[in-house]
This record gives sequence, structure tokens and C-alpha cells, in this order.
Amino acid sequence: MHCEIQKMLTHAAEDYLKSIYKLQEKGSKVSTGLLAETLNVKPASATGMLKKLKEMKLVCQERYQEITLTDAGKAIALEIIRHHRLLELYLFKALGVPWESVHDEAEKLEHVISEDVEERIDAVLGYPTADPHGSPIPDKNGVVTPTAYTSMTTLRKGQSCVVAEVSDTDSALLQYLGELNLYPGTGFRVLDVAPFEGPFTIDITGHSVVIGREVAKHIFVTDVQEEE
Amino acid sequence: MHCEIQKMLTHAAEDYLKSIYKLQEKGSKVSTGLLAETLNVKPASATGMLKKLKEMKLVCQERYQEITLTDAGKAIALEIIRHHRLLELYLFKALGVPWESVHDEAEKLEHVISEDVEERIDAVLGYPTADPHGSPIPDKNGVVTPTAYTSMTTLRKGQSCVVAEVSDTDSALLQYLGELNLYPGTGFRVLDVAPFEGPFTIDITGHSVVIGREVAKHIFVTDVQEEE
DNA sequence: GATATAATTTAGTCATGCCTAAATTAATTT
DNA sequence: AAATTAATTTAGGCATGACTAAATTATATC
Repeated sequence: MHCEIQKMLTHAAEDYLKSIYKLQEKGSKVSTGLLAETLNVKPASATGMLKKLKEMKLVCQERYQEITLTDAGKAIALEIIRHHRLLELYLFKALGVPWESVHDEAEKLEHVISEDVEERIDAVLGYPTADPHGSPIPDKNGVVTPTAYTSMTTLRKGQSCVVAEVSDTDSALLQYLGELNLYPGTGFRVLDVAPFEGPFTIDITGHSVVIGREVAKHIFVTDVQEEE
Repeated sequence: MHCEIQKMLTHAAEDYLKSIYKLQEKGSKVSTGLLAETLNVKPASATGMLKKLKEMKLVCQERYQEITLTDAGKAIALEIIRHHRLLELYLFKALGVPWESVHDEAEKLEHVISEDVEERIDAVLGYPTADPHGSPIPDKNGVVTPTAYTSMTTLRKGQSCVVAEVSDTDSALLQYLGELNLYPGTGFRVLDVAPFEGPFTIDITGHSVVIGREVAKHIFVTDVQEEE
């Protein structure tokens, strides 16, 4: 059905493919410099790896131009992302690893987990569709169900909603959100929005909490409803 | 309490320390050649790594002489073995990975698992003392409870016992033993021992099975009792 | 259009960890 | 004791994947 070429890829190459995919998914123009920054590597190092990935027909790039994935490269990227998100969820639910830690743990495990173990994890979790931060888990064939969530920053006084996704890049932020119980699935109601782009006051299961704009930018919600 | 130097060790170095420990535990005189063979590496490569391990004061070896671990090296070896055996048991019990596969899976995971995840696995398993093959799991401080089991080859007609440990080196053998339900903890009774170093006929939970000498050599038992 | 700045690529280096081939040392045989 | 054989070590090479420094190309400014 689909190629098993990625068996021979190095961990570093897998990380490059994954980062390219995630950057272009985010809407960024993927450049050597941006990729290098994302991977905490110097641009010259990224150039070297990109050369190899181009030779392997996993990446396309005209000299000095934007970086894109081939279908083969995208398939591998999605497989790694699937590994990563399934592992995050497994660590969170089965082992109780705090959600601000699961990303780093999964980062190490995603490159060494076998397809067999992955399938067992998938089954134990009941074939989930989102990781602990609400990011979608690609299926076995690399299909990602698209999600269109609303930024919390667009909410107005009186609206209620359910947390759908939070950005997983800042572990300190995740820890803070965890303390507030702002996990995906948690519902809340906007009690007030302070003027001049001010903070939000929300009600989470009876508790009133003030959330700054900067934090709200990292929260995405669904099921937005006007509520009396 | 104990040094965290191993955080900086490469996976290869960890594998060398683990192999040295396991070989000397088995009673072998650990030489460069034997170690190289165990690790599927050429002797010259082993010499190179041993030089580094000696510089790190993890290994002792006089030129052309036997290889031994320092206390620091032994502590690291035991930590890796603990990782390995806990992971084997976890894969077996929590994810249902067939026991002939858990060794290879754990081999990849043991180098990337964090202490935190390991502790959670340990807790979920109820602080176990043996892996699926019956090998002892060192505790957090590197203490291994010594076990003295009886080789199945010494059993005589009429004796009953409980499987304690099986050697985990041959996955085909493990698969065979699994089909016979000869897991650690399973009891059986010797119905007959054929003459001239012949095979064993045993009763396992009502089924009569013939086990050859070569297989019996890899099975160790405990609770040996004469039974009418 | 010339120039300054930013981004990218090339070239050369380094550390790992493996390899082969050759040299050395140890052990065994005669 | 000398010679053969086995084990070990040295020497030099290769691939990976990072680095720095210098050269190149693209973009923005004047």
C-alpha cells in the first residue's frame, strides 16, 4: 500500500520532515533559516540535511526558494506526527505524565516506537483523534481530519464554549493552563472582556478566572454559544 | 545519592556497559572478542569504545586482559538493565506485546525512557521484581535480589515445580514456550524422563507435552517437590 | 542603478562509532 | 626455543550530523 522507505531514515531526517510539515501547516513560508531556527540548528546545517532530503526525493526546493514536501516526504512526516501525538496521549492517559511534559517525552520515543506497539497503543486508547493538547492525530493512512476552531480572542461577554485545542509549544503555559483545568473538552463561559484589548474573565466549572490576551491567543475553542 | 553521569553517555556506550555486565553475570571471562561478538561489532571497534569507557572510568582493563566494570560503570549497566526489564514487562502486560518480541522493542526504548516515565511504569506494574522471562529487575538503587533456580535438566520423574525463568536470547524458542504456556509462574509435573539423556514428558495444566533436552536447558524452575 | 543588509550556500572542521587492513602481543604447538 | 595460530590493538577511512567562516545570492534602501 504505502512505501516503508522511512525505515531507513535517520532520526534527524525524520525531525526535519516533521518540522517542515508543521511549519507549512501553520501557514509559514518554510525557509532554510526558519527551519534551522525551529530545529535549534545553524542554517548551514539545515542546508546540508535539505540537500540529502532532496536527493531522497522527500523534499522539493529551488535554490534559495521555499521548501516543500513531496508526497513521500509528507507521508513520512505524518507518520512521525502520528507517532508523536499517540505517544503524548498515551503518556498522559495511561501513565499520568503531566501534559506539559508529554511533548518532550514523545519527542524521544517517536523515533523508536514500532508499528506494532503503535497499533496496540492506538487500540488501548480507543482509536483517538486528538492528542492531549487537542491537535489532530493522523490516521494510519496519513489522513488528518481538518479542524476549524475559533480563537478565544474572538469571544465576547456572555458566550460559552468548549476548549478544543491549546498550543503545545510552551510548557510553562501548559502547566498554567493545567492548573486552571483548561484542558480540551473543558467548557467555560465568558463573564467579561475588559475594554482596550483587555483580559477575559471566565467561569470554569464555578470558578472565576482572569485570562490575559497573550494566553487567550494560545487557546482555541468550539461550540461557541450565546448564553443568558 | 548516586551519580547522574550516564545522562551524557551515548546509546552505544550504554550497550557496551550492559553487555559487559550481562556477560560477567553469566560467568564469562569478558574479552574484547567476546564483547564484540555479543554486540555484533568487529573487535577493533570494541577496542575503540573500551578505550573511551576506560577514560571515563567506567571500565577497567589491563592491556590484553579481562574486562571489568568499575562501580560507576556497574551502576549505569544496572540502570539500563532495569529500564530494559521494566519495559519488557510493561510491553507484555500493559500492551499485550508477545513475549518473543518484547526484548527487541525494549532494546530500542531503554535508551530514551526518562526516569519519570520509568517510575510511573514501575508503579503501574506494582513494583515488580522480574521481567516476563523471569529475569530479576534491579531496584532503583541498582540492587538485584539474587535468585538460585534449578535447571529443568536436573528434574526426575514424579517431581513437580514452577517455571521461574527462561533464557530470553532466542525469540523462536520463546514463541514455542509461549505456545506451550511455559511462562514463569506456570507449574508442571514431570511424567517421564526418557533414558540416555532423553526428552522430558511433562504435564502442564492437564496437557501432556514432550520437551527436548536442548529446550530444557533454557528453562529454570523453583519449588521442586516430589509428588505422588 | 549602486549599495547595504539579510538569507542562503559552500567549504572545511570536528566528534561518534562503525569499518578494514596491518601490526603487535599472547598462547599453543612442535 | 621457534613457529604457528589466535586475540588484540593501532592506523587510517567512511558516513552522519553538527559547527564556523567565507562566499554567494536575494532583497531593500537610497
